[in-house]
Amino acid sequence: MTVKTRIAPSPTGDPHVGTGYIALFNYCFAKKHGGSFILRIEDTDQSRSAPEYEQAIMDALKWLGVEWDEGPDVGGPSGPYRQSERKEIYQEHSDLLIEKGDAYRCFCTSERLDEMRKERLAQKMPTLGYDGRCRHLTPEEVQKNLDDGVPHVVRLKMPTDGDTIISDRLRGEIRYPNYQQDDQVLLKSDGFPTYHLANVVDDHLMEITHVIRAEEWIPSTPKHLRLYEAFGWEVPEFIHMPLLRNKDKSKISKRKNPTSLLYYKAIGVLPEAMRNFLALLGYSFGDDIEKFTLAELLEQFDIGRVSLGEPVFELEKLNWLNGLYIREMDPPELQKRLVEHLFNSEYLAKILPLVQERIERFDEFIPNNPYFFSSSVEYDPALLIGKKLTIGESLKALSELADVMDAQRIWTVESIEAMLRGFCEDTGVKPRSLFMPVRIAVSGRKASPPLFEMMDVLGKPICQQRMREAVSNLQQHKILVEREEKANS
RNA sequence: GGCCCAUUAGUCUAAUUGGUUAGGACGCUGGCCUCUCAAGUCGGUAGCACGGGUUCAAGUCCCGUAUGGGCCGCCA
Repeated sequence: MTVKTRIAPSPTGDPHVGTGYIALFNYCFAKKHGGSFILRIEDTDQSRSAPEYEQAIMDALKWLGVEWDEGPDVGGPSGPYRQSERKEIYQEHSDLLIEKGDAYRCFCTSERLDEMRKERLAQKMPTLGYDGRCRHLTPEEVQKNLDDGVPHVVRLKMPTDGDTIISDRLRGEIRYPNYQQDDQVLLKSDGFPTYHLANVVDDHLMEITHVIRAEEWIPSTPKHLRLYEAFGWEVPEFIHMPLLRNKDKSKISKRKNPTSLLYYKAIGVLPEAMRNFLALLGYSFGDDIEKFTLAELLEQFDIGRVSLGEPVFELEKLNWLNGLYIREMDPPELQKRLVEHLFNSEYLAKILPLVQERIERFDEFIPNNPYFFSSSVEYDPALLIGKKLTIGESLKALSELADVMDAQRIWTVESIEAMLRGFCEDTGVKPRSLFMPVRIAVSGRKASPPLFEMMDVLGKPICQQRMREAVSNLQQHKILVEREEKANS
C-alpha cells in the first residue's frame, strides 16, 4: 500500500497557521513512508470561497516548505483537485445513496431548522440536530415536492441504534452511540456537497490512506464512517491532531491571536523557524533536540510521537528559534534575505511616493516613517478616541472595523478606501471621527502619509494586527479611565 | 443541555513494556564574559489537577471527581 495523505483547506480566509500545522504533519507522514501528499481545495461554500485565498494558501504552504505531489496547480491522476470542479461527482454519489435508501431528500426550510434548534437549546434538550421529519416522507410526497420545485437538501440516514466505533491511531477506540447522531446534510440546496460528502468521496477517489486532521473532526467521524460503509469503501486510517490554542486555551482564533501565516511572514519570521516551531507544538523530536531542519525531521519522524495535550500558540519560543536561525546564517545570506524582506525595490518604490514630499534629508527617511519598518507601533491610547465619540463608541467602531478588515479579500488603495467609507456609511460613524483613530492604530502617528495609500503599502496582515492591538490598547485604556472616574466620584 | 477529547512548572515538551533525586527548552532571574547591549556560558526559579483503588513499587494501569477544550450549521 502506498501511503497518501492530503491537506484540504477551504479558501475562505487568509492562510491559517492551523492549516500549515496540519499540512506539515501530513507532509511528514507521507514522505516518511515513501508516499505522496496532495493538496485539495475544498471550495464548496460558494458564498465564502475566493480565488485570492486559494492562491494565498498555496503561496503560504510553499513558503513554509510544504510541497505537494498533486494539486490544482500541478495536476495529477485524481484531478480535478478543486471541489467546485467536481460537483457532478458528488451529485452522482448522492443519487446513488438515495437509490440505495441510505440517504433521502429533505424539504425542511432553514427557518424551521433554526427555530427548532433555538427551542431545543432553550429547553436544554440533549440532542440539537435534525429531527428527521423528512425521513418518513412517502414517495408520493417527495415526488409532489419535487414537481412543485420545493428546494431541498439530501440527508444521510444514520442508524438509530447501536454504537459506532472510531479507531484513531493516537487515541485508540472512540465509541459513539448512534441514537444521538442526526441525519447530516450531504448535498445542499444549491447542489454543492457539504464537507462530509465531498471529503469522503474525494478521499476515496484520490486513494487517501491516512486522514490526518484536527481534533475538531472527531465528533463527525461516525458520519464519515457511515458513508464509507454505505458506499462499500475501505476506510482510511484516522489520526486526529490536537487543536492549536489561544492563551486562554480556546481554539485558536484571529480575534485573540494573529492566525495568518502572512502575518508571520510580514514581520520577518523565517519560514524554517516557523516550520520548526509548528513541529514543536504537539511533537517532540527526541534527544532533547529542539532545533531541526525539515530533512532532519523527516529522517526521524514518527506520528506516534505526537502528544495529545492542547498546545498553546505562544510566540516566545518562535522568537527564540527565529533568532537562532538568524545567528547561524552566513552574513551574505542574511543580508540578502533582509534586503528581500524589508528593502526590496518593490517595497521601497511603494513607500517613496508617500515619503518624498515629507523628508528634507535622507537621514529622516527611516526615523520619520518607522511604521514602514517595524512591526509594532507605539502611541498614547487616548488618541484612539475619535472626534465627537466616547471611548465606548470608538472601541466599538475599531473593533467592528477590525472584523470587516479581516474579511477584506482585495487590498488596494481603492478597496481600502471603499471599505473604510462603506464602514462609515453602514455604521453612521463619520469619517472625521474614524479615520484619525485608524491612522493612529496603523501608524502610531497623527501626521502620516494619506491613510489609504499607507495602509496599502503596509499590507493587510500588518494593518489587521495593528487594528487588533489598537482595540486591545483602547480596551485597557477604557478600564483605566473608568477606574479613575470611580476613584474621583 | 448531551456526547466526545484532553490534563507533567507561566508556555512547549521528555519519561511510550509501571522502578529516575520527574529530564530538556522557552520565559523569568542571578553570576561570568564584556566598553554597552545582545549573543554565549554557568547557576537559580517553578510541575505530575484531585481522591480512591491495583501493585513490593504508579506521572505511567483502573474507577470517580474537577478543570480545560471540541462538536451538536444547507461552515469547513
